[in-house]
Amino acid sequence: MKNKFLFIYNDLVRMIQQGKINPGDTLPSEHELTNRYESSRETVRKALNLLAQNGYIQKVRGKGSVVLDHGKFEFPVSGLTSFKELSNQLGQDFQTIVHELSLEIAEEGVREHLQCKRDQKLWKVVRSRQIAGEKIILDKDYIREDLVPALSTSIAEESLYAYIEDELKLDISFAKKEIVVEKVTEEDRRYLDLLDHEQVVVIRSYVYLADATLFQFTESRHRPDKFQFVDFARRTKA
Amino acid sequence: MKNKFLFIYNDLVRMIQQGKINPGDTLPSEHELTNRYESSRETVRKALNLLAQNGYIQKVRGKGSVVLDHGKFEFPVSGLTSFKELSNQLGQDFQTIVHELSLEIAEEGVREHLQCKRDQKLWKVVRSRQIAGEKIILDKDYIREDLVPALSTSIAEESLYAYIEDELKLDISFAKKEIVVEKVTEEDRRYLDLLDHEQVVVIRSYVYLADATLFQFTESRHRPDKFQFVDFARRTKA
DNA sequence: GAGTGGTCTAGACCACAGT
DNA sequence: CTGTGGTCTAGACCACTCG
Repeated sequence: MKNKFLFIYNDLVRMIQQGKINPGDTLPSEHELTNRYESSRETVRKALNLLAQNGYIQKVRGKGSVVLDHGKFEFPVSGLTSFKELSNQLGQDFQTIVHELSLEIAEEGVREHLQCKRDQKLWKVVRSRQIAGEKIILDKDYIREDLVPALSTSIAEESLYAYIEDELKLDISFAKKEIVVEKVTEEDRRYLDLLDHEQVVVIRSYVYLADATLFQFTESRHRPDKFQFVDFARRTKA
Repeated sequence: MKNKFLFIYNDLVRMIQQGKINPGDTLPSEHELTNRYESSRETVRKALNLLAQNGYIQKVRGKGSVVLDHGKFEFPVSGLTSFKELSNQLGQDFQTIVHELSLEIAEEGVREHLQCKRDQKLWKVVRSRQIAGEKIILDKDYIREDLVPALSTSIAEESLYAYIEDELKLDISFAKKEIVVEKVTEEDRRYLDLLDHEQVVVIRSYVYLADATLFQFTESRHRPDKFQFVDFARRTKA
């Protein structure tokens, strides 16, 4: 392990997940942890802040760090979890169907979303996601071709993110997402098993790399009865 | 200003919002800011980390802190923004209608959500929110009576959060939220202007105090065409 | 008063980008 | 090489909780 504070963080997460520390208990004090991990207090505090940010503990001044009941919420996903990661977590049988994979000049609307030059070529990837035999999610990705020069159907069937991060070594850093409900389109009807639903839940994501360049825009359209989103929000300080 | 790092944070936010620093520019280096604010580097870094967390900048090793285009996303709201704050921000004309305010023993289902004792009395508050003449949101709040002993219709018409935080001095710290789409209920039809919508977007929130006690459960039911949610998610480190 | 977490400092060494 | 941000340390003082 390279970073000391990450080691401490992972160690504590493991203990909480294994139930060696129970919800409602308090963690050892920062002073105590400083001794146990042979580190400075600021390093311990860095680890504890990570735990707090991720909903494992709540720090209370004058008392200590209280362990929260994290399990109730742990399955998905506020963040950048990809469809494949999610499917693996849920242990469902799932499948990805690639409907379109093309390289084209950005259309008007998409170009605005991606804030790119007029002649920027973009990959357009349209995929539907099938879970337990039903096509439930339609993903439309637009990716800057100057950053990802090659794509293939087999990559799109696996995980785009895995390819982009592991193969191309691009460092995905953060995303901004918008969730709205919209009327179904012709495309939705063509690629999804909609039953009699007239609306879909649409998540639009803007994905940034670690160097702050915006490189991907994704529209993910979900059948409403199968949609769930979990968010963990800390109060922002005045 | 009490906290130095908050002063630095607010100062930089102001400069970004006023356009004194433009998206794409880099902030002065940490060393430079250390001089400018006459503080230590760790304090400057604390302020910069806050800026990064809130989507104002992206820090790039070896280069600097790049200012992002924050404006595009700035209106709402991943977090604990109350209806009243939101309405104020959007400058809409809005109104709250209190349908029910009662004190009762927790029902089975709600008790499970709130993880409270069997005989715990709870406030139940049912309100609809009217924006531009249309009743669009139905809020059902359940609040532990031992923590909030008194409530009134006039408080419910204003802001519950303002009352709880400013008057009772309870310190609301964070919330976990779940978003799903559900069929409309009889209650929805009674209290909302649903037009011909058959489904509503439901946000269930679990609200915690700073001392890590869970004290409120809220179900917020939105007409789907008027629903929007914005999330800003940083990649969590392995 | 003793113990807790919150803030701040001054200094060190490292990893990375650009020249 | 220089300048940038990332990590870590040892120590200080403060604000809060609880017995």
